[in-house]
Amino acid sequence: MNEEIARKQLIDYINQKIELTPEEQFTVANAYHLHQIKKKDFFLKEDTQCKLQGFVVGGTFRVFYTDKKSLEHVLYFAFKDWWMGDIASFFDDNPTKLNAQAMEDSWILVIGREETEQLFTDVPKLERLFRIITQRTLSVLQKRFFLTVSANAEERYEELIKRHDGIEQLVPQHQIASYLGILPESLSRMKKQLMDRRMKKN
Amino acid sequence: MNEEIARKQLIDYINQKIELTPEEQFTVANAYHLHQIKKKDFFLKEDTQCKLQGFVVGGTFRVFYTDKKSLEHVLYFAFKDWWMGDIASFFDDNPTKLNAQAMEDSWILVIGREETEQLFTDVPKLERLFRIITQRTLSVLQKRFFLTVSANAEERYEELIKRHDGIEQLVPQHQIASYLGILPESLSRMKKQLMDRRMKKN
DNA sequence: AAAAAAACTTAACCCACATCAAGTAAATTT
DNA sequence: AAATTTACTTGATGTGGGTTAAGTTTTTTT
Repeated sequence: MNEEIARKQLIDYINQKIELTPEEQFTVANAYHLHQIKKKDFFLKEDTQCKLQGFVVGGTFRVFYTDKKSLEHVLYFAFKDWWMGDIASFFDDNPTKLNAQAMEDSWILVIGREETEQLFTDVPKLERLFRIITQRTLSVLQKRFFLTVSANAEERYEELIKRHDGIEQLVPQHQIASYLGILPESLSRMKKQLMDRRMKKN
Repeated sequence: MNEEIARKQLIDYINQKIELTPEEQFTVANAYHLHQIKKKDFFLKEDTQCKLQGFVVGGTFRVFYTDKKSLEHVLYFAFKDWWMGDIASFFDDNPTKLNAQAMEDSWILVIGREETEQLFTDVPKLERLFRIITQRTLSVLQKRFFLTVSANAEERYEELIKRHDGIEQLVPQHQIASYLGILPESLSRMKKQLMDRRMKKN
């Protein structure tokens, strides 16, 4: 992976959504810089001031909070062509509360807060793109929130599998439990019950 | 309340955030139309196709989902100068799953989906405003989600009171319970326990 | 290849909140 | 002002998933 190829991937992604002139493409591409994040290293670390946004070029991240009992709660997993960042710390000037940790050696295109604002000034069309991306993200989170308050862990699990088939091959089970909002022990127990029920039926 | 005054209120709100020329102000103002929503009537109703966005000029709404057991789950309350709308149905072309019901006689400025898109074309500066509003909304929802998965009902209650002092005078208790993700019986019991603990201390 | 660490499983017990039921109080309708 | 509906309270009982603990299996490190 090199920066040129990574930037091309970003531009391809953006071109699917809006049209940019060659000059605009150039401006956008050069605003981002490629970083490699080794497995288990962090792109975002809670209590730090790094106000970065990242576009995942390759690899996998888990984005999570840590609660006061030191339990981790996965907000989402980020794969190729996903955006990651801490929107909250873009407003409050506080250190971030989010963590984003690489689950395998990964590459991301990174941009800082000031550069982002400069970029929006230079290429106003991006405002529209990021408005739409943010609205879609909000819509997805609203659904996830609703599921969390209205369905039990088993229903949330089946919804996750349905919506993201193959995730169990990509992500360890205890992190799926964390995404579902339950403990690894509970997910293990639940899967056994599901298996037992399927055995009885057949 | 009349449309002229309502539109002025919207423009005042927007002027706090971005600068518009008089012509732009005119274009924006005229894109919105004033509706009165009587107490208990709906601005959004699940399973309908109405793709509207509203700016609350006066009054109060509760925005909620209904789960498969017919329990209602409040996503947020909307007061003066708040935006309401179903972002999800702007993407999926499905009928909305959200409800927005007036809790007292209320007034909102309403705009439809097509008109919104036209407005963004006519006044591109609005893209930026709505990007920022949506990012802030997303940030707030992320915090709410984290609180829901990491704190118990009592902690969520105290957080709500702290963040929105006086809400108990504005919103009936069973709807606060619904916002907190518990049943009215549980909130009633919890408040009693809190009182009892305070009595013992003094 | 051995040692250590991380991931997963299973089981007994526990608790925050749900469920069910039956009341009282307050607000709305007639 | 009486009747009805809606909001709130209280108690007994149930349960999904947490807690604790002790295993086994798999992966990573040395």
